[in-house]
Amino acid sequence: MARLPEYLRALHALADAGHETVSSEGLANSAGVNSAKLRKDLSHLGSYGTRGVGYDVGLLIDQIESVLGLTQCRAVALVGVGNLGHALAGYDGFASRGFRIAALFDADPSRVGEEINGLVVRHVDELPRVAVQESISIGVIATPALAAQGVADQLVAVGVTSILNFAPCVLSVPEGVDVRKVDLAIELQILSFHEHRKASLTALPAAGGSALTALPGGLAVTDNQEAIGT
Amino acid sequence: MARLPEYLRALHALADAGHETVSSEGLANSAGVNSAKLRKDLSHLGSYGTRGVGYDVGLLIDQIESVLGLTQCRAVALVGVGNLGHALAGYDGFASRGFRIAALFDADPSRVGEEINGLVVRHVDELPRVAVQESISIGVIATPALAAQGVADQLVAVGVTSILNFAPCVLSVPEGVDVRKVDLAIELQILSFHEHRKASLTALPAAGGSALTALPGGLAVTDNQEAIGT
DNA sequence: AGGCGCTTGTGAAGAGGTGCACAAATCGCG
DNA sequence: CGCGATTTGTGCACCTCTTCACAAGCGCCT
Ligand SMILES: NC(=O)c1ccc[n+]([C@@H]2O[C@H](COP(=O)([O-])OP(=O)(O)OC[C@H]3O[C@@H](n4cnc5c(N)ncnc54)[C@H](O)[C@@H]3O)[C@@H](O)[C@H]2O)c1
Ligand SMILES: NC(=O)c1ccc[n+]([C@@H]2O[C@H](COP(=O)([O-])OP(=O)(O)OC[C@H]3O[C@@H](n4cnc5c(N)ncnc54)[C@H](O)[C@@H]3O)[C@@H](O)[C@H]2O)c1
Repeated sequence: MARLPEYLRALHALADAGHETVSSEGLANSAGVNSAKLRKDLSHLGSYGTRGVGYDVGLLIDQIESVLGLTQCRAVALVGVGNLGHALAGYDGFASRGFRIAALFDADPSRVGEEINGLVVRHVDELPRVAVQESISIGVIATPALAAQGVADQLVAVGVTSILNFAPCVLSVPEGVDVRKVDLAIELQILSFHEHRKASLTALPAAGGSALTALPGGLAVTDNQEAIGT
Repeated sequence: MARLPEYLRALHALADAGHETVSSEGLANSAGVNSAKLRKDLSHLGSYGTRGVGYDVGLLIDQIESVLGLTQCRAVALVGVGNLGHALAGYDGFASRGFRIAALFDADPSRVGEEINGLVVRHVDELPRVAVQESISIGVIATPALAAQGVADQLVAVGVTSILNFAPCVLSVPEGVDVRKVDLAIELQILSFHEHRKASLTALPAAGGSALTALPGGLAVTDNQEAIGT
């Protein structure tokens, strides 16, 4: 389930706050989901709660981390140390969540050799050697869209089977390789859609309801992220 | 639908490549989805295709942009010009997709006044004045998690009803305000989960199937992003 | 020990997304 | 003008996810 990481973050926050146990209700609030959904999710990985009491925070953290495969720190390779790549390389929030940025790569010779956060940028040609040496398990692509497919092919060639792609394009990869994409422009456009929808809903009933600007039908609002708060 | 932006990107790419029309099959391949799904999605916003021919690329772009509310360029305010904020502020890919970063804010006095990409970083206290002046329609939060809720409250207070949150925390906002979050650690953890699952699946049938490392049940693999390519 | 309140785990119903398969519609060509 | 090739639009069945509601279980208090 894609919500497990969310639960994990909420659990860590609760653990830091000194809580020993949580009820499904409390954890659900912290994670921003329905309590029934949370219980069903957790029940899928076993019965780790105590009726009448709740869930043991520490135990649940261990269990979720175990299921997510976070028991060992995973090595991440970042390809494309540009604008965005710099920010990612300089981010220290990954280490605390079970990941270690193990290598930085770029194709631009003028960037190779640069040191960021204690890591030296290597040329992308060194990927095969370094990937084995550092036992890379996840590749992150932060290159321009045109180079992304090529980089993905290189990553796949050295045995990487999980890729996080920031370039705004679809990657074609062999079966068995997982790709997740993060496209910030898409996120903004979805927000724009909601803005537009809200504006239409509030304007039309008040005004004469001009058919020109009206949305054709209801147009289902499904963007797989719960949005309405509180 | 959350897939419309994806279609829009594919359509722009096709338009740049000189295509006048596309079949649902072709566009579906470019966007990485099923052709039936694409047709159903497009049918929700009207009949803009011609049977036997396909869709007019230009017309479809106009229609989707109209539905997404991208006919006018939307002004975006970015709060938190740190590591990540710098990368976002320096990114020129938003302008081409209908967004204009109109203002940068930070609470750190030493950052205020800094110029990035032609924009001056302002103090967050100026938000109310600038928000009205620039008619901000979307707020982006790139501050540490502890400050995120406060910034969200400030954004809501000045009338922003769409927020993109990069801080790893859940935001509580009034009804009618849309929040989308981008948490890179969660993306990595989902990939880690898939890595773990793949490792278990390939190792267990070969080895003796030690019950210790086995996943409890099947554990549905649902992460609302189609992953398997080609 | 027994009852009581609280919480988990889960069955079942409802809702919604997905993909197949096909009728309807359009264009090009003979 | 008619026919076939092609492609859209959609009814339908299937399936997953969501949510409610409640029984079962646990701890605590008397
Ligand atoms: N910067 C942002 O805030 C932002 C936001 C959304 C999306 N993106 C996307 O992220 C990607 C990177 O953005 P950016 O702003 O960092 O771009 P950038 O141009 O600053 O950096 C790209 C880097 O990739 C390197 N590169 C190019 N081809 C390469 C190759 N074949 N192998 C290895 N490295 C290669 C370049 O040398 C450069 O250093 C782009 O696809 C962009 O669309 C960025
Ligand atoms: N850098 C990354 O690659 C990355 C990746 C994933 C998530 N994030 C998240 O994005 C957020 C920002 O990350 P970062 O690396 O840029 O951190 P950062 O510390 O470099 O930048 C944070 C900025 O926010 C400013 N700030 C703090 N409180 C503020 C307030 N109340 N109002 C306005 N500005 C305020 C700070 O002055 C600072 O400039 C964090 O929540 C982080 O967890 C960052």
